[in-house]
Amino acid sequence: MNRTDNRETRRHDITEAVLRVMTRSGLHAVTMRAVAAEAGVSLRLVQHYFETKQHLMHTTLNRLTEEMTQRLRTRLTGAHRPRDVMEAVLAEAVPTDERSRAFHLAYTSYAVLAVTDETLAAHPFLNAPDAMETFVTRQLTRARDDGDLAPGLDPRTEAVTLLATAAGLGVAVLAGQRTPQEATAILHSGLARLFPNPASPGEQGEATAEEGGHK
Amino acid sequence: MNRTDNRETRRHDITEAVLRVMTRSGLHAVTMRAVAAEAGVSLRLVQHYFETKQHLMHTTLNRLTEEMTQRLRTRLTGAHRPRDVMEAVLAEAVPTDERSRAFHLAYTSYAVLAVTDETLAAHPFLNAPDAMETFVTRQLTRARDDGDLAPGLDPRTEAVTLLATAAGLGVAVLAGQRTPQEATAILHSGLARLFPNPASPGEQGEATAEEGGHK
DNA sequence: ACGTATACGGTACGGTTGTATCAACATTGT
DNA sequence: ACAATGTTGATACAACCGTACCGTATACGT
Repeated sequence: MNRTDNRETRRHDITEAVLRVMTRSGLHAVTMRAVAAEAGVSLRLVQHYFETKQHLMHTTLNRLTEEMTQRLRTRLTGAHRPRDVMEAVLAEAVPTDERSRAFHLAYTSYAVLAVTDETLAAHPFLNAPDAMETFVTRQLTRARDDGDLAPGLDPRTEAVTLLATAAGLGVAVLAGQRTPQEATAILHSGLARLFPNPASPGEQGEATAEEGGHK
Repeated sequence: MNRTDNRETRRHDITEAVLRVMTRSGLHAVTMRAVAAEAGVSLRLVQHYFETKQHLMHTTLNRLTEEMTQRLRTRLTGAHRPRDVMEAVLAEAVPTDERSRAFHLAYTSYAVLAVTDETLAAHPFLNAPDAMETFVTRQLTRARDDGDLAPGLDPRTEAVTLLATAAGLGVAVLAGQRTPQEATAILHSGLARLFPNPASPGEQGEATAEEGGHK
C-alpha cells in the first residue's frame, strides 16, 4: 500500500465518520472531536488531514455531492424521453436509503444556515436547485414540443412546482412525518398529471416498478 | 405602571430580542448573552425572567406561534367557501413580511433539529403540519362534494401536494432563491388547477386581489 | 414603618469548541 | 546511514456556552 493511497484511505474514513455523526446527531454535533472519536483516531489526526473544520466540511460535502450526482447520472442512463428523465429525477429527489438521507439532511441543514449567513450562501453546494430548475424546465419544454405534455401547462411553472413539492416532501420524509413510499406516490401522481399518456412500458419501466420496495 | 405589567413588558422585550437575533443571525446565534445584548439588558436579567434557555425559547416560540395562528384566524374570517379558505391558508404559507419570515425560519430550524433529536420531535410546535393537512383535506373534500373541485382528484393527495409545495416554496423564499411574489403566483396556479371555476368575485376577492402588493 | 419578596448587576465555574504547540515515531530519498 | 519529510500523539489555550452564586437596591404587603 502506497503512502498516498494510505493517505487517501485515511481521508475517506474521516469524511465517512463526518457523515455518520451528522446522520445520527445532526450537523451541530459534527465537532472535530466527535469525528475523531467516530473514526477511531486521535483529534490531531483529523487536524492533520484536514487543516481546519471548514476544510473538513467542505471536502465531505463535495464528496457526497459528487456521489449523489453520479448516482443520478447512472439512473439517467438510457432515459431519453422527458417523462423517463423526470421519473429518474424524482426517484432521487426523496431520501430513501441511508446515503441519500445523509445527503438531504446535509443539504437542508446548510440551506437553513445559508438563510442567515450570506458567506455560506455563495457555496457551490447551494447552486443545485437553480441548475435543476433549468434542467427540468428544458425537459418539460421538450415534452410540450413533442406533444407529450398536457395542454395549457407552462413548463417553467410546472418545473418550479414539481421541484418545490419534491423539496417539501423530502423534508417531510427526513422528519419522519411521511414515508418515502408516500412521497414518491405523491410525486408520481403529480407526474401523471403532466403526462396524460402512460409511461413507456418496457424500456425504462424498472425505475417505476420496484420503487419503494427496497428499504 | 404595575409591577406585573412591568414584568410582562420585560418578558415581551426579551422575547422580541430573541426573534431579532434569530432572524438576523440564525437560531444557533441565539445565546443568552446575545439576547441580553440585543435587548439592552444584563445577562442576569434574562436569567431572571426566563430561568433557563429552554424556557426562554419555549415561550418565545409559543408566543410567535400564537401570533401567527391569530393572523391566520383573522384572514380566515368571512372565508366560507373552500376556495376562499384555501386562498387564505396559502397567503400565510409563504414568508412575506419580517414577522412571518421569523416564524418560518424558526419553524424550519426546529424541524431540521428534530430530524436528529427525537426529544424535540415531541414538541407541540411541530404538530402543525398534521393538523393543517387534515384541515386542508377536509376543505377539499367539501369542495368536491359541492362540485367545485376539478373531477378525478383525490382530496387528500391534493392536500398533501399543496402543503408540500407551499413548504418547499417557503424555504426557497427564506433562502432568497425565490421572491414571495413568485411563490404566491405558483401557489395560485396550483389552486387554479384544483378549482376550475373562477374565485368568488366580490365577497372575499380582496384576499386575492391585492396579494403580493403590500410589502 | 418595617420586614420580605422581587428586581437587578457583576462575576465566577465547569464544560466544550476550534486551533496551536511540543514531541516522538515511521518512512522515504539519496 | 542519515537527513528530511510525513504521521501520529498528548496537551495547552483562548473563546464561548449555560448556569450558579453573591451581593445590593427597590417596591410591596401588612
